[in-house]
Amino acid sequence: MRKKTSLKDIADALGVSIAIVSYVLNNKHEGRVSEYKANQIKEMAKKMNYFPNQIAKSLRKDKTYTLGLIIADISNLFYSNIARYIEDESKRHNYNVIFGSADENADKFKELVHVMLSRQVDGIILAAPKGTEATLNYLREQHIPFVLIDRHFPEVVNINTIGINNYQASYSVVEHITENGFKKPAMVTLSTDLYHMKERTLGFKHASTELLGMQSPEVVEIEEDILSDEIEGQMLNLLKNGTDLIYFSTNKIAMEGLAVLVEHNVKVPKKMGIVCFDKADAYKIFHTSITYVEQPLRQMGHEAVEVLLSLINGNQFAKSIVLGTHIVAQDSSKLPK
Amino acid sequence: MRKKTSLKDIADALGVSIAIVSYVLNNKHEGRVSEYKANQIKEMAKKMNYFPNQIAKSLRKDKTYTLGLIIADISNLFYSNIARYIEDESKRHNYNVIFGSADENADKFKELVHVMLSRQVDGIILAAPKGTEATLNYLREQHIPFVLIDRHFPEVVNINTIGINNYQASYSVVEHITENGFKKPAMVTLSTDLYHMKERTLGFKHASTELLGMQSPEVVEIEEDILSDEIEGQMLNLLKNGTDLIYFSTNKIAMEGLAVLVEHNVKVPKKMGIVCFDKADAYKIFHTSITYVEQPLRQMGHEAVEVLLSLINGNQFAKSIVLGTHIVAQDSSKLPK
DNA sequence: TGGTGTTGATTAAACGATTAACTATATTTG
DNA sequence: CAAATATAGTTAATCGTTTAATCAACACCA
Repeated sequence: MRKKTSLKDIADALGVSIAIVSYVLNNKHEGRVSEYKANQIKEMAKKMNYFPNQIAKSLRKDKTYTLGLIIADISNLFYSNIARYIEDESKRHNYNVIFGSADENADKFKELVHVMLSRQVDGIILAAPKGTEATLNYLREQHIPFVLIDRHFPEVVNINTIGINNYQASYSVVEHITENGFKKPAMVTLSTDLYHMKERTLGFKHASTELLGMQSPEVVEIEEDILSDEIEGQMLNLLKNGTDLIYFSTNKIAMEGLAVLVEHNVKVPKKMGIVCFDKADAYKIFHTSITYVEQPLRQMGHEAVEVLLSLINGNQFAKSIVLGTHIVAQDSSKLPK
Repeated sequence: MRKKTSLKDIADALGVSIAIVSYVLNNKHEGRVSEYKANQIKEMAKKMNYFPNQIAKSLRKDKTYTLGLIIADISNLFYSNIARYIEDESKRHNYNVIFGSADENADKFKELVHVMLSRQVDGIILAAPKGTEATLNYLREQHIPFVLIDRHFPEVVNINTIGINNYQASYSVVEHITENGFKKPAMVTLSTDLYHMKERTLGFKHASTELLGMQSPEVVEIEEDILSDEIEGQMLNLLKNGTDLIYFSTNKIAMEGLAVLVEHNVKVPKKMGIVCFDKADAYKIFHTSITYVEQPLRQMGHEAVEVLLSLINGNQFAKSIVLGTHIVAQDSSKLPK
């Protein structure tokens, strides 16, 4: 790689000191440098194709204008979308993003955090896998600005979070399907300790009891790593036991579940109603339009960046933002009269 | 943010010079530092929670161990997947990736290139939108190591590229569908000047003429930004004019097209056969399993990183790698006998 | 005794940019 | 006319690391 032009190169070419070159190129030369010299310098900079070395700048200013983003799983549509919004929003504030996917692995997560820290990111946005409480506490003790998205860790106190009201979201789903005449819904979800997922499940359970009088609401929990093996059997069970609507708790699980319905030629919503968590472009190639819970992704990305920047700029107060969701009602939860 | 531990802090705490701390922590202390001191230093480093400032390191070594990745459009599944493989592969070599999406916009692309350069990335992997030849030439003139993926620019000479044989891929599609008894295929694609897409179309045209004797092979080109408005009308045309199979040239266009088929309740493959370019998880919720052209994504990511690292390490010779694709044959291109 | 090696350290320059503090003229002002 | 004030610049320290060069103390040997 050819050596890049530095301030020194420009200064030497013009026979001036490095300092005024810096002043001029940063537009801090009012009353310091003559217009004539200033123009000379600007022209020479252009001619020599100068652009500043951010690395040197960062070292000097102790600020990299870079945010770290660690997401739990990049292959998950929800995260890749939110990543995009975070990147956009950061760019609006002249920050760059370096990102990594922890693949739901606490060790990988910890390693990524250290990579980001050694790169001196100004702050970190993270969706943390389970088992990462210690790392989060570490970040907090070190006073590293960070904000959690999507997932919430009640054990780690006094931190900044952006999330949705998972309990309420599920509760609303049951309200919606109740209004549409379904009597025996089941929820298919992942077996996990993550707080936000437990809330999602709890909302469903309580609502099923309170609104539909179900003594033991039907919740099927599947281990994530055996999802595609397990789900078919579980779905067939539900088809047999009189369940009239399935509520899939994530995008990924929805895709697998819908695939089973297609394979077994189950008519939606006649034979089985469907509600999914999260929007997906792909729903439109399913034979029935799909009712789903929509999260305010753009807003989440926006808030995450806002909160993080306020921390970076010295704000001391922890902030938790809980956003609402809404149900996009389509045919898959409309019982034919 | 609390001030981080530096080499100086450790040196001061132990009353030694910065230099030996550096030597010890980089394991370059054979024959320079006593074992006793070395251990002291290591322990103190751990105790003080030291980890190196990569920014300072980069400045000194003129090497950031960071690669830039600019993709044409992150919302495209193809690119987000390949981004993932590139990130994995880079990490294996202890490189980090900073990435950006140019959203098919040449100006944004140029800006991203400059962001990456000012961050002193060691090299760049890019999928370039059209109209970026000047920027690519600039990179070449500046001897910045870079490699192009997916897209190829014949006008820009002597550069490194990783791609697939698009002509051949489409030709094989026609072979496949011919063997399966289809007589009148149509290709639905984007109207674009991008070389690789034109090749993709050309392969289809030539094969249609040579294998099926079509005088004017049916190719429907749609402007990208009006895709979802246009496609329905175009598809209805094809349904009327005797077309028996549609070949969608990209993932995105396939999704839109399949949605139209669902909406109009068109049976696949009985009423219309389907072949898509690129794999998608979502195909499995379509009512018929979908035949698609699979690109070797992982290998592309792997090769891109390999080639880029060899350039970074001083290799001077341009290298173009053309990989093969293969057809995953499913029901959507199987004419019922 | 003086030269040579070995061991275990230190010193200081360098990477590229920023910026407070200083200097040297020129111009204004009371 | 001396003092104050602009104007137009330079110097040098600094950020955290790396690393070549140097140095001091001591052992060994002829």
